[in-house]
Amino acid sequence: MTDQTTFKDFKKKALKKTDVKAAYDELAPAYAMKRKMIAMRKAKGLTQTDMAILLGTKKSNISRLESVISGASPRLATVESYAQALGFRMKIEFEAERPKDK
Amino acid sequence: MTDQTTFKDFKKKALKKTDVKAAYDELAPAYAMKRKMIAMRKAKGLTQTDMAILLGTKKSNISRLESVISGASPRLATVESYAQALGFRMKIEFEAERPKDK
DNA sequence: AAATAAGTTATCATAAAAGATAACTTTGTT
DNA sequence: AACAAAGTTATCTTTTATGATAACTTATTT
Repeated sequence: MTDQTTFKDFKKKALKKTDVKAAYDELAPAYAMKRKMIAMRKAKGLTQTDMAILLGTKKSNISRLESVISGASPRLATVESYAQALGFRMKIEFEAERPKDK
Repeated sequence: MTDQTTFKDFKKKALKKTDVKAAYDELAPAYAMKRKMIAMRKAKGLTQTDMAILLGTKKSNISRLESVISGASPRLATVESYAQALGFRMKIEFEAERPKDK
């Protein structure tokens, strides 16, 4: 049954990829932010468990927070404390949208 | 009773000011963001009622969202749709904290 | 390849934000 | 001064994020 297992895995990963892509296009700003967050954490050599301890929560919650797929929109305070725990300051900018060119 | 009224008003405003100051120091990033949001709205010549209609909500909620004093931390999605309704894109940045100099 | 660590996912409980309505205050206009 | 428009505040309801626990998958290490 090695074939089946392989196919199952393939399908699983394909779907995963599709979801990620959809989220990417739809939720671009949030996606970019989460990528940055993960990058910051890894740059400091910390695991999700480490972060959980720093923030006084559990690793599962960190995973969810960093998750791109989850449609959830975190609170500003949550992102801010995450950043601060890593020695970063959060900054929110607004840039004028380029007029959608046809 | 003109004196009492005056004093009451004075006290009221004094407290208000204190609260604002505290919020300012404590929640600096959120404060800066809200100031920007209000500025963007006014730049487009819109009232809170206008925004409420654009976002499908009520003016009281817009007031609360823009309120500096409210300790509340909005969701990213909320700020994002507010910005988008005004033709802006939200951008989250993280900058390394300067080592607290003593 | 077993064992351990890291990360994910699901579910439930709790806290907090957002929606609605209404009464109020401040600002602006005539 | 009277009126209207804009903004605020309080309260309640509904929705959603967050916390906690546990079972699971994926990656690392020995």
